[in-house]
Amino acid sequence: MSRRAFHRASEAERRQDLISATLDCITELGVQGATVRQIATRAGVTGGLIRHYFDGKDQMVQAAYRDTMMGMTRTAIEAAESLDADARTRLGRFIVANLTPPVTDPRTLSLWAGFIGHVRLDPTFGAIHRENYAVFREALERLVSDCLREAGRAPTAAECRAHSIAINGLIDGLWIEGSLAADMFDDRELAETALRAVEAMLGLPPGGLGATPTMQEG
Amino acid sequence: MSRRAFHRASEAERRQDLISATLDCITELGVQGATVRQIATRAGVTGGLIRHYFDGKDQMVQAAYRDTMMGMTRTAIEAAESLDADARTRLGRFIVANLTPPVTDPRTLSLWAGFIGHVRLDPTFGAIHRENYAVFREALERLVSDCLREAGRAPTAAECRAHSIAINGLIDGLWIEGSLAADMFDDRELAETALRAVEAMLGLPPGGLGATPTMQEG
DNA sequence: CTGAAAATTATTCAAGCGTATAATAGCGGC
DNA sequence: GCCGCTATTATACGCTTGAATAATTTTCAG
Repeated sequence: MSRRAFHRASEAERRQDLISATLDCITELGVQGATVRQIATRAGVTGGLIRHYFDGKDQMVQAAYRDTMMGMTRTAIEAAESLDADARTRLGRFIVANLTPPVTDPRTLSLWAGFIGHVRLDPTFGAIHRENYAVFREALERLVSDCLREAGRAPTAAECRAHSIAINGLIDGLWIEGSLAADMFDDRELAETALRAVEAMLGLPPGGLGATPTMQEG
Repeated sequence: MSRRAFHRASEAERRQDLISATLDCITELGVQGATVRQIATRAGVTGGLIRHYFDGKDQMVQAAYRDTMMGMTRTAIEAAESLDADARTRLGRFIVANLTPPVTDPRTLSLWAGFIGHVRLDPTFGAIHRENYAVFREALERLVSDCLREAGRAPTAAECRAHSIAINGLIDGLWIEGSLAADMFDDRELAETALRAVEAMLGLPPGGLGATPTMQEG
């Protein structure tokens, strides 16, 4: 019986493979199912290699968490980065990006939930969460501020903060429900609901943030 | 060396003790830390007893999950059950109850997150979540409907559904952020933010849902 | 072409897991 | 006050886990 043939990969490549395998395992088998052996099998390597690239399993899982959160936040922020569009369109796109796939997705939620359980226990997880939340809300607060100014208002910092906290909460909550029980809602129902709610919260005219498919615009 | 002395408890009492111990373990040690032995130690019994009251560890954890979710929902619904108060006051109390302790609390969140990771994997968890969500949103939809009618409006069923979905999302999201990073927000900031946001969403006058401590009422 | 350094595998280890089983202790009926 | 029932304990079992170590293969410099 001969030894298993193996491929020698670059460090960056291998680390990414291991992280991806970790995410796959957590998504499909839950945090409990993401064992060193499962992850290694999925990455097409043997268990020992994990310790060669990470200090241990925990550290690899942390890397996977950071990866996931950053990815979600970046997806949403990039959706709002069109330079040609006005602020209210960008805010609308930001909201929709968060409430449609791939961000709103049962697999992503499982992943996120698995991590959140660690936030209170492991300070590293807490730090990662805070960092990401800060980035997310800063982007959102900027969008809100631009949006209100564009509408001829002069919002105070406190107003912008309150609005961005509320909108962030709304997005988070709808994201969860949409991911947990996608079949309870129509395709774009959650995104539409969020857009109308945010318009009301900011005092913008209905439809101002994006298309309202059920009624003719203009 | 003699055998350990023990107390013979009633079935209901013992089951509740075991469930409580399970919740404590998940809260303090995470789902991974909630092992049969830890739970038994915390409940002051030996591991074997768990199998005497439940078919296995999984079933006990499910019971603990059901217990938690029902408890949270009941706390909020009871807060809104004053028969003498008008609908908008009751809706306000419902929202505040969800965004202040004991519902908004880091321990509760850890618990919830630990469970949510199982929803996609274990159909039993999925069923428990759906049942609870239905109860919660039914109560909320009723409050919204009453509230709008009280304000002289004639809301359609679709309007009430959309509003309750949005408000539910807002509550969920703020509940999470408040529990994850309580120190980032002032004491009643989240509840106040939610109240103002919901007023705007429903088109009610500012302050209509509850006190606004920062400005004089009336 | 050779040899050393690094990457990867294979194997082993101790600890902890959930579960099963047999012995025992408490309690209610008589 | 004893006896039978069963709640509870104690112990053991088989398996899985994360980690450690040794053996082997690849790569690359010279």
